[in-house]
Amino acid sequence: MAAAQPRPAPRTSRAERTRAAILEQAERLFAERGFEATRLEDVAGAVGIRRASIVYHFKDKRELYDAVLADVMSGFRERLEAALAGAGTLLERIEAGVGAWVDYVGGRPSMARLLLREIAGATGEASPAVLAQIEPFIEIVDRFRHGVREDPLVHARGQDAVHVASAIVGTTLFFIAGMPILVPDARFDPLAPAQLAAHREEVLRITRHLLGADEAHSGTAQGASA
Amino acid sequence: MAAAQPRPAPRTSRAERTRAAILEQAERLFAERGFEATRLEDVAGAVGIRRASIVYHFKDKRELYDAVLADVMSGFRERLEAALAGAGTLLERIEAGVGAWVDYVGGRPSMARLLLREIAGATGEASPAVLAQIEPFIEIVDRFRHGVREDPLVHARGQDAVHVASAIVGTTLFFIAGMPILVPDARFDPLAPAQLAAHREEVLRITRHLLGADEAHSGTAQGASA
DNA sequence: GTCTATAGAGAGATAGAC
DNA sequence: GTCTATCTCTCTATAGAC
Repeated sequence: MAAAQPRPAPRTSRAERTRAAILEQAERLFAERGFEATRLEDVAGAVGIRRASIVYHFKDKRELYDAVLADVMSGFRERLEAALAGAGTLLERIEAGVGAWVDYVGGRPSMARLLLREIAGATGEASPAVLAQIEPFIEIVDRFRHGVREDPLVHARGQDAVHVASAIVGTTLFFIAGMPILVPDARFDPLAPAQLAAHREEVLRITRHLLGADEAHSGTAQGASA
Repeated sequence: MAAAQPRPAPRTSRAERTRAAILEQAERLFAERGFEATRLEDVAGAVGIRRASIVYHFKDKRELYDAVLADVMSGFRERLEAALAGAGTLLERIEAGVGAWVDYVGGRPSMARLLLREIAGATGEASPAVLAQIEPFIEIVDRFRHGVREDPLVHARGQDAVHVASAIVGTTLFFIAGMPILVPDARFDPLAPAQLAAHREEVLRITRHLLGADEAHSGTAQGASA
């Protein structure tokens, strides 16, 4: 009898589980320390295996890093596409996309740190692997850039879509990763649901403002009361 | 005769000039590549000296990095304090401070990259050296946080000063360092005077909006025409 | 699949000549 | 002050046993 067996019919093989665990710990460590400062030794230790075992699943350190980045970015891309493809006016879909962005980063703060590092290092041309991760998002921005110009609900003041995206992305990245620096004395946690909700509202407000859609049109327009 | 001498009476000694050159190149390389990935060999090469000579001026790699950070941060702190201490209403002084921020980072983009990396690595407690660089700015934010609440020109909606600061800092950091990623096909240069000016206006607009001082009060209130 | 053991390269730090 | 030469340590990657 296959009695006292925790996982009677595991959907995932042992290798798949190990691989996932490596990805998880590598994501955390690459995010916190950066590519160069992260030791494969530490990743292995966090997983509970030996360093050499990592190499069985990922050819080398760079391939592991690229896999981490691809995992994080593709996860977000799915959510973003879903949000943007939903029903509603252009403005409402953009707002849904912004919400998806804030929620995703809030639930996976490693992404914020990984992106911050990629941005900091983005001098000259990026590596092909990194570029491949960014391209889909450039395409998305481009797609909306045209729609915005002709939408009656928004009347952007010469604001380019990339400028708006820049404000949205930058504000959230700094909020998630940087706030603890600005409020060090505190037990301030930007990842707490209440804080995240407040931040999402703030980013949505900025978005509407920059798109020239300040009042009305904003789905569940909350009153500006304290 | 002390003829054909390029520098008749150099204000700075040779050591001082070498030290300054090391700082300059180290700032650039630390910003572009990060602390771990930067080789003292490369810094020395960029300066035109040998690696061992760096050690004469700076005890070790970490001390060099701390000196770079202190140099960048103290430079900005001076400008910021000057702007905030100027004449005018609270709102005008805050706007002057925001302008000083954008101008400083625009003229010294290394600061953006260094800050992005520090933020990304800001898990848990920062090193004493780094913390010492940040404290003055926390103090400045705190100072204004109270003033804002009571100022008749601004009526912030429960917006905390740190949230506003977060949006300002994040937006500019991403604009300076990250835009070239989002607009890769182009010869887009965020450091060009026209781009910087547009960005400054955008950040000021966000600032006023978040402070609840949208219309009027805004010094040279430009019309919202395309 | 995961391990032990080792090879090999690279970089920071130090000693001492000039 | 700046150099050459060297020491030492750490980390990646590989080979091969289990």
